[in-house]
Amino acid sequence: MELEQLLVKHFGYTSFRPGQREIIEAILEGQDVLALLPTGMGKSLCYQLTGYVLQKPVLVISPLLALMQDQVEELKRFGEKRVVALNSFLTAHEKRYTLHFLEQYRFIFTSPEMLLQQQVQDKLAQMELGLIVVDEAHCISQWGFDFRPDYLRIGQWLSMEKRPPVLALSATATEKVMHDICQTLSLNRPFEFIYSVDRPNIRLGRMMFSEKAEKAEKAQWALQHMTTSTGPGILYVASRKRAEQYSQALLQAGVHTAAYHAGYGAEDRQFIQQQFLDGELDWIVATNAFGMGINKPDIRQVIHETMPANVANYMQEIGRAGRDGQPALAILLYADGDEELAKFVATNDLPTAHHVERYQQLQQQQLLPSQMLKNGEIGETAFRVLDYWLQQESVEQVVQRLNELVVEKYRAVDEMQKIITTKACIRTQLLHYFGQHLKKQPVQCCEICGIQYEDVQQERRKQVKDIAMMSWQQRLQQLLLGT
DNA sequence: CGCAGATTATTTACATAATCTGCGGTGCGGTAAT
Repeated sequence: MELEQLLVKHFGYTSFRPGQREIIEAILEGQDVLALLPTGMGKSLCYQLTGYVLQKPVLVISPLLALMQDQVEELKRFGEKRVVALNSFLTAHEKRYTLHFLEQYRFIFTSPEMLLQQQVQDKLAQMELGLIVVDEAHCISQWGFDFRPDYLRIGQWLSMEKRPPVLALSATATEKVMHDICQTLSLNRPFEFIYSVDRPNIRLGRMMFSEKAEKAEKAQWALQHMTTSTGPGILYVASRKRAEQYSQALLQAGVHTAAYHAGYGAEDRQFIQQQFLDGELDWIVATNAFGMGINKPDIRQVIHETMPANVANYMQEIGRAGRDGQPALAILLYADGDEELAKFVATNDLPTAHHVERYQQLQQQQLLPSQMLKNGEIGETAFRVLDYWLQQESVEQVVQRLNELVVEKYRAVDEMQKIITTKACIRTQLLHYFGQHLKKQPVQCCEICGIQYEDVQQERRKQVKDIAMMSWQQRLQQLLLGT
């Protein structure tokens, strides 16, 4: 059957979107593929349709449980029954059952951590997969080195002698991220489909604040702006506490708001996310926990209260605005010295040379290094990362690698800072960072080229504003200035 | 690193300044404790 016929039969679409056909054909020819497509451009279809042609199971490695559940539901809506999420939502019994009949599923979603369990590996070794998909593949680079090392172990697993094609999917990737993906997954001369990362309908705004006045002025500006402009929007903040403070202040001003961060349980997060998707919230105030897998077309604004840790994150985060193609606005609030906090947060949880030494010392005494965890000498994440690297490399190499990671994180922050503080066109610089060129400059481009904010100014809040103004300013002072 | 709030020191207070302490992002899986 022709691809078009399958497309209609299984998904009810009559034509492909840009890239889909090329990507699917490359996979069917047995090629590895690296595909960078903006969210909402039908990334999932690239492996979904392929699954029907191949008649062999498709394994999809996904970074978030919630994302897997969404994908499974989506396929079920299209009438597919042979689809499963192999993850910790399953009870022990369900997991055993699923594993036993794993080859009978057409689409298998799982996490890197689950994939690498021995029982799963054993089962997969007996199976013949048709395709391995790494969804949100930038996670390899973003998380693999210092947060979820199993993302790097996927690569080792993939270096098995006989493997099906690998499809790495992401929305945006810098050249470094692309390099990390290809390197880690040892993609074999992959077919690359790279869609422009430029989003011409998103204006790139930036507000500068002096260091001294930062706290007060920035918060005042942000709250003033959010209470008088159109949502729906996301305010990205650097800490959970600040997310709470801003959402409180906004609620005081009568704005429909919720905070979102990893401090909430899965249920709360799901609920808040759904409210936002349903249009019940004007603003969501979030840490970088929020966003992956969110495909809300009408987000009008994304504001950064402090700079993201790197350009890739910035691009991912602002890219959540204006998916519908209508004008949208991204504003980054910068104050001198913000980069210090970004650097600290980015490197704070890394294991140190001292940890390496201690680990080694315990090993030499025939003791379990994991007692560092129990003693509270090291965090869980740092321990896992340390454990991973010491399995790979010598002590000297690990110490050096950890130093390099810090340097790399600092450099990433510096690059972000440079792009938003220099006097050159922000859009041009961003695209250049992604190895691309600006083909046509939008009329409303960036802060440097000159943009207008007027269209987001909101009428209907005006009555609310006068009444609420005093109370939110007082509230703000309480919360942020402690006076 | 930098900030805020708590604690301590001092020229023993209806007080102030110095110092200390805690806090600051992202998720998986499976186990222990409730």
